[in-house]
Amino acid sequence: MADLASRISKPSDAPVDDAAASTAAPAEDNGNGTEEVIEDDGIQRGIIETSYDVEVKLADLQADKDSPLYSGVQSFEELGLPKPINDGLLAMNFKKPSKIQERALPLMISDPPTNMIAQSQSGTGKTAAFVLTVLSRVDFSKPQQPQALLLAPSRELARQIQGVIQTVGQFCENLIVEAAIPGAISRETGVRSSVVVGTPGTVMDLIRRRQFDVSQLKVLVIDEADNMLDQQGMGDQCIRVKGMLPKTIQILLFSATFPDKVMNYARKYAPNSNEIKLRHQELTVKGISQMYMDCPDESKKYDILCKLYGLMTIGSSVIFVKTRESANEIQRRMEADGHKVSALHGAYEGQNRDALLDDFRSGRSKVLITTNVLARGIDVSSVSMVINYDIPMKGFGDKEPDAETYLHRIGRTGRFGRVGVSISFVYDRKSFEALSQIADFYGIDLIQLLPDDWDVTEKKVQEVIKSSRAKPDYAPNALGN
DNA sequence: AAAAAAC
Repeated sequence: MADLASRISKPSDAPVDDAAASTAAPAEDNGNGTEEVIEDDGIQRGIIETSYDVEVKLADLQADKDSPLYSGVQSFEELGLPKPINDGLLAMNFKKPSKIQERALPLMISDPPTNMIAQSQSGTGKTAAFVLTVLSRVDFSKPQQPQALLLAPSRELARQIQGVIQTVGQFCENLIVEAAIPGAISRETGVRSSVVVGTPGTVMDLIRRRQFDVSQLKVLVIDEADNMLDQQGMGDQCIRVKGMLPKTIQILLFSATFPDKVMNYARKYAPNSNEIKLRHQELTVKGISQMYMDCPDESKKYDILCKLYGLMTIGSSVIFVKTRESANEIQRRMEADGHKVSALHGAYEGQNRDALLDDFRSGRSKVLITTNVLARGIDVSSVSMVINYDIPMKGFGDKEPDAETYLHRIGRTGRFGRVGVSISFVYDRKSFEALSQIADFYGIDLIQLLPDDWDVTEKKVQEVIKSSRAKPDYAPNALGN
């Protein structure tokens, strides 16, 4: 493997770009472009960019000021990745790195490996960023020796990431990627691949049974890291898994959301990390028109949902509900009323879940009713509408609105520069206030829809969706859908 | 009182 660090630190590979230099100048510049800060974890970092939307903190301030470690890169070529990986990017029509890729990739692929905590909006290319890093760390001459482990919070997301790695790595000879999810890895042989992407329980099970040799792992990626580390159960599993891995492993944490409380866990889990993060106000994706439907009472929600069916099927749509039971119930009623809908949640068997999502990806099914299992990460570019049939709430008792889950749910549309609509159903004071708190948290206004003004509703929704011509100017959908 | 995640 070529020495990536020496490549990216060559000034000749890093042409100084005036535009990049000007955005890199922080508002509170101390004169040399950096600002000394001490975080509550006691680690000194330098803020190298505090433009309005992105903040980068380096764990190590020793890097050359002209290095792309500071300024980011403007092209994939500057990263000096091996040819098969660049060929994979070309074949997928990845022309220009997205914002998060520009800034995070040089920091992640440089040597010595440094941990990373990265936050970027949904649909802005986080997956490709960590997939490229993973591929850059793998020695393809040892195809059955596990070298990279990626963890995700659901079976569906693990499979999706596996697909992206296989697609980006299609020209990497002898690349084998396995999904460590229930039912996927043979009990006889155990893990026989260089890259493993899975869910925490199965991964831990395989390690305990000694069917997964973790001794040569070089990089650990945790996608949806705030969810993974925060969740009772999954947080414990992630900590235990890390405890069984080599101590020098590079740890990369990714998510669109990192609540302050979880950020402290994250810094302990991935010590001395470089950090890239966005401000609250910059988290929401501009292309998503966020609306809410003012339902007169709870029982009318179902009728209004059915009226929306015609708008849902202009593209594809995801309907989020709170429980598996209500997903089943709404599916049953809608089918009885002549609508074609499918439902996916954790009560279904694994193979069934795979088939349901494959049908949705391919457009064979266009309306999917689901729980929070699909709230995060799932990338289906045809999704033009997301409906929050139930407003997401945190914990038991529905006491607190779940702003993070809201953001992840609506992020199933409007991916990679496309546009989309989200419609959240409110029907009483409590649901209205929950949604208002979420809107306040992100500093946004929601567009009101009234069930009686149906012409207006149709017009507002169609206006957005009809302009939804897929015209991303960077990092198109990695699965090609 | 929920969802998810292992056998």
